[in-house]
Amino acid sequence: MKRVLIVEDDKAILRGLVDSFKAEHFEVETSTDGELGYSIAKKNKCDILILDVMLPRMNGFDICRQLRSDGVKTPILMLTGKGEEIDKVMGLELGADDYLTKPFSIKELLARVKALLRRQADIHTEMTEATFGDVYVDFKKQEAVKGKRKLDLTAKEFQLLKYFVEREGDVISRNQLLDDVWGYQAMPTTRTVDNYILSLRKKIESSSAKPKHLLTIHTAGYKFVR
Amino acid sequence: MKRVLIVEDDKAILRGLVDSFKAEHFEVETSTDGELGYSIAKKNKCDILILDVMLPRMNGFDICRQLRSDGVKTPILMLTGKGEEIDKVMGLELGADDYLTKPFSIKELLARVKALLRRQADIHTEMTEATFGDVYVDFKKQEAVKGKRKLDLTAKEFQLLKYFVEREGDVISRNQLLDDVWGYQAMPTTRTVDNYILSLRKKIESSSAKPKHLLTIHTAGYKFVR
DNA sequence: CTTCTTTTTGACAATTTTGTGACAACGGAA
DNA sequence: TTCCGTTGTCACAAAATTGTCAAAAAGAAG
Repeated sequence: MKRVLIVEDDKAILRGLVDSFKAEHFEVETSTDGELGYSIAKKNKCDILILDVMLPRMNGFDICRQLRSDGVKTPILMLTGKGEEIDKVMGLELGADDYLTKPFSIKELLARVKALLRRQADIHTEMTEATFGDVYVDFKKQEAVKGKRKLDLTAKEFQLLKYFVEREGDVISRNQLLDDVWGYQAMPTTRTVDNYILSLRKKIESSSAKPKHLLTIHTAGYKFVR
Repeated sequence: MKRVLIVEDDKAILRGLVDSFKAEHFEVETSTDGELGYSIAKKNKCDILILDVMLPRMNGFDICRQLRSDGVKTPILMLTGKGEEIDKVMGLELGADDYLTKPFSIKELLARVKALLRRQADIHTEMTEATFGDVYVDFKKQEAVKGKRKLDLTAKEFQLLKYFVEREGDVISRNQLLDDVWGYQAMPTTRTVDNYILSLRKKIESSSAKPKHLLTIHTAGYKFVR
């Protein structure tokens, strides 16, 4: 059973939320106070956190930021009032995963919560090192060795390789790679991806023409196998 | 490829948007007129809809509300002028999924569009694997096995098979397949479908002449059974 | 400001997939 | 059975995608 913590000071809304989550078989924890909510969130592990922005004693933004800097990685969904600046909610500095503007539909909220949980479920354990074939990679130290020879990978090559290794076996499209590895502020051609694949292959594969690890899935993308 | 419909009457902005979306490999449809935009949105399936608020003949708010009451569930992102009331945009009655206030950055817009699409993708849980007879298919990994032999399906074959598996037991016409699997402005003839069926049968059936899973329904189409 | 490295782009060839047409085989109706 | 429209099958052409190289552009380091 999934645990949800709801921090919301409007009692009417809170009651509605609690009922809805219970109906969906969640275990529900609540707080109407910001600071208290924060300490519950920090202490008790819950699977998802619903945070109102306007709260007594400590607002939702601060709770969110604080939790993230405490290393809490629980998915957070923020509830913003109409006037509030939602732009900032999504930003990295804040660390919320989604937001909803009041008034919102409960159905939509539940849908988003489920989406977050699902995403959470296949969150990839951060890979710190990997071995495949005669290659050993340490992503933390940014070092790679093939056989007895040191490999000289660039930062982006490490990122890309890590992304693949963390998703071993899955087909990844070029566009997904551009979105996730390059990020949406850069928009290189999908051709760029091919070139990185090529150069990675030249380094980690014994024969770049007959790759054993970084495979091409024609018209779909690439996939990594150990 | 994702399809976006942009309804915006400012030609300069429109051009910028079109270029940016094309650069991101979207298929772009446009309208500068509200009423026309509405009917395009209603008729043509697109994956995401960008709506300006101020439009000739029918404003963005009304388009949005009307589409929702028509049962259209496409994600909608509204572009509001600075003075306009953003409160109303988000509300349930209206049914928009996100908004951006002019002037906005194209990058931000693209980022939000991608977020909406991703959220959308999360909502319909897609079938990720399937078993029938002695065949096992993993759509995410694009791998298929029959008995102990690996099957080598092309991307389109996977798509087609997935479409059938998700509609197990339903009779599907060739035209429906062309629309849904091949895409919106399906060029190919209905003959193409038969050929794909053939090649799928050769791969997944023990005897392509006596199919057990991909059945022909004469004059109607095909249907998949487990 | 140079020099070196990394990143991105563009061109072209190599490869794979996709679409088409011909013809045979088949199903159903008269 | 005979006929006509539908489907199965094959081989080939057209179209798209990917591999590869080299050079331009952008960044870092000195």
